[in-house]
Amino acid sequence: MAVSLQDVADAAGVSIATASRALGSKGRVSEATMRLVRETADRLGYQVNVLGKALREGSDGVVGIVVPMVSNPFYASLVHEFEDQLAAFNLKLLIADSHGELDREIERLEALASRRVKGIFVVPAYFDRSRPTIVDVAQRLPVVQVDRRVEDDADLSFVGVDNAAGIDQVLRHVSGQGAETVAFVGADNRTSVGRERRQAFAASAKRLGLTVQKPVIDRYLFEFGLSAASQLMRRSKLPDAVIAGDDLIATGLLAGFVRQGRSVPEDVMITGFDGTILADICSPTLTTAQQPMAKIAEVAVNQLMRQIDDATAAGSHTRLRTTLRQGGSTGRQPLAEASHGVTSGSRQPRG
Amino acid sequence: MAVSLQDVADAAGVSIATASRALGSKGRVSEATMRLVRETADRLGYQVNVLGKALREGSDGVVGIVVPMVSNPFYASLVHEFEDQLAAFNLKLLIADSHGELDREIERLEALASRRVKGIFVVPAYFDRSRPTIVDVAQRLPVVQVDRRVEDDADLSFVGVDNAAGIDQVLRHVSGQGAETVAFVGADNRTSVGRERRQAFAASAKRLGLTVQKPVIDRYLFEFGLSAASQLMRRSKLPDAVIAGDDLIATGLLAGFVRQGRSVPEDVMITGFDGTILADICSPTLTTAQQPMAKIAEVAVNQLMRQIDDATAAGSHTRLRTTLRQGGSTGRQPLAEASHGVTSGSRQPRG
DNA sequence: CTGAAAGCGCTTACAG
DNA sequence: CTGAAAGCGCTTACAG
Repeated sequence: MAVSLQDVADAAGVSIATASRALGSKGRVSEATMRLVRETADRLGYQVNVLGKALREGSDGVVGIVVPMVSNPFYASLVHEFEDQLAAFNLKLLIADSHGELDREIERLEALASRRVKGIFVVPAYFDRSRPTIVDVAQRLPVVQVDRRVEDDADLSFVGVDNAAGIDQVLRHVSGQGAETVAFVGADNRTSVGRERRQAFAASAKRLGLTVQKPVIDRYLFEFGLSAASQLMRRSKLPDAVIAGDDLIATGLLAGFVRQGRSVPEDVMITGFDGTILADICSPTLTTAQQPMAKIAEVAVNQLMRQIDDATAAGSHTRLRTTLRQGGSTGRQPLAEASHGVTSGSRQPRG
Repeated sequence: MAVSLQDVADAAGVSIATASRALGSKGRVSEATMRLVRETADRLGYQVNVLGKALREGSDGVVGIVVPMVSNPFYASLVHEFEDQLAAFNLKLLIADSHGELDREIERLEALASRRVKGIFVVPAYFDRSRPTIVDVAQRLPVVQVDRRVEDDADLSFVGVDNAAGIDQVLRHVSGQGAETVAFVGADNRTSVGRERRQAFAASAKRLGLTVQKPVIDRYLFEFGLSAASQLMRRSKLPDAVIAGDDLIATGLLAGFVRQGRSVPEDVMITGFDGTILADICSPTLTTAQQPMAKIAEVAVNQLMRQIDDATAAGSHTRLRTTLRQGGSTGRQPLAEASHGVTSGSRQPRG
């Protein structure tokens, strides 16, 4: 078996208490014993058993995150940034995938709670149905909602972007590019993000005096964008610009139009939302509302730490700003030089 | 504080031992006590403290995975599949990101080992330099290498694809499409995958009687593909087909060529490797060697379970097959209908 | 500065 | 079937 603290203490000829102190930072130990114990520990290859330590201290250094689907590039980037930020606090990240399904989400949240993680980040699957479990879990341990929120969440924390402002950015942009008729292709009211972006589109288009076509609504899937393109092409007139609910839908729309012989942006402009690597990869590149992934993770982690340190800390809601990331899908073809990894959030090594 | 087993036992008027038996599945308890205890537990909202259980049993239900970068779509999909497979065994997944850096990889592996996870999946950052730590950790707990391996790993387990066969598939395909001159754009010898695909290219091209241009070698990055396209265009003659080391490089090449006015596949064919969502999103869509992500996860998880159940289980090496996934980048434009989510590994909800 | 002891929450032989 | 007790590995008041 692995060597325990007791083994080290025995080998060093001190008590387990002294060994613990010598290895930890708390409590005073003489220089000599400290050196002795540490050397012995090294020699024996001792590694603290986090489980024992965790039981004693009430929790281990683990934080959980529940996302709808890790394989979605947006959430993959987010997870990446969270892992990074948490490492600075010496915290590990337990990942759970809800598949966007309520049952799985509940199961995952309960599992994380019962293993006494220090806290949980959650991207709620539903605006309404996800609420009960999240509220329940939040009473037992620190919880911070990320990207999406549930209804009546004044007591809960949340970190995400200002979706209304983001939609307004892309809409203003296409308007400036000459678009007069616009259509929204996005997701349903199941999630807060779906609601917010859809409502923002209606409000913002009105404000800008744009003519609005009937929206096409379903889910955040590449395949949906593809079929939405077909639906739009069956209409008597294609809008000048299509505002997509996220990059996945936008790239689906792009592929759909191009495959059926339409040109983007000449026949129709397209914008996305999120600023994932997908926006770089399609051609033309995608104009999109860039989310500050690293910043979201940073703010969320800091908020969680606050709640961990102070269980009575009030919930806080933070809305960060998206930035307009221009691509070829709305007219301006980027120079080949200018596009070298300038805007994309994180690099993507893999070898 | 949370309610403990002791609280439940007290409330039910039984000993903690009986309470434990009533709630667990081991040991015999009378129907009546069992019902009583369970009702009491429910009433009090009791949830087992996994930490106490873990300390007693030597390990908690957590498995770790160390990947070079979660935000790479290939690894994001892999993580997704692993999370799925592990859920069937009631195991949680702790995710660690090495950034492809040795120091971070070592740090993450040691951290996972010291917290007594049940086992570790690792995608080694280096073919040579990653070996010592992985071998060391593998002596302490079950380890399965995924996607990439280290040198001299006869004792270690590995699950990945047959890279030579995969490269041969795409090469045969472009040859069948009329390509005579080909070039490889891939990654260096730092990783096993980099080595294998590069060598496979040379061997396979020779076998097929193709003329080979000097390869361009760097890292698995979209940006590298972009610059590699520029490099290739500076040559006196563009090859008929460029075989990329992965989808990221392939999409970079594609974007690079298109931005500089070349047509794909008319001027040059391109193939990728992995079969990520990226292959669907670019246009033309990418012909690529599709990795069976779900199968990789399944085999790897089963192997790890075997090693967990039997510490003396021999290491096993499994090479799965890639399948040729045809896209427009090598000539055949897919029909719009045919492309509705047919080949892409997993769907990508997000809302 | 150092040691003996308690206790975090749980499970499982060991008796009865 | 049920209970008392030991022990997983650790840290930290409490004495000395």
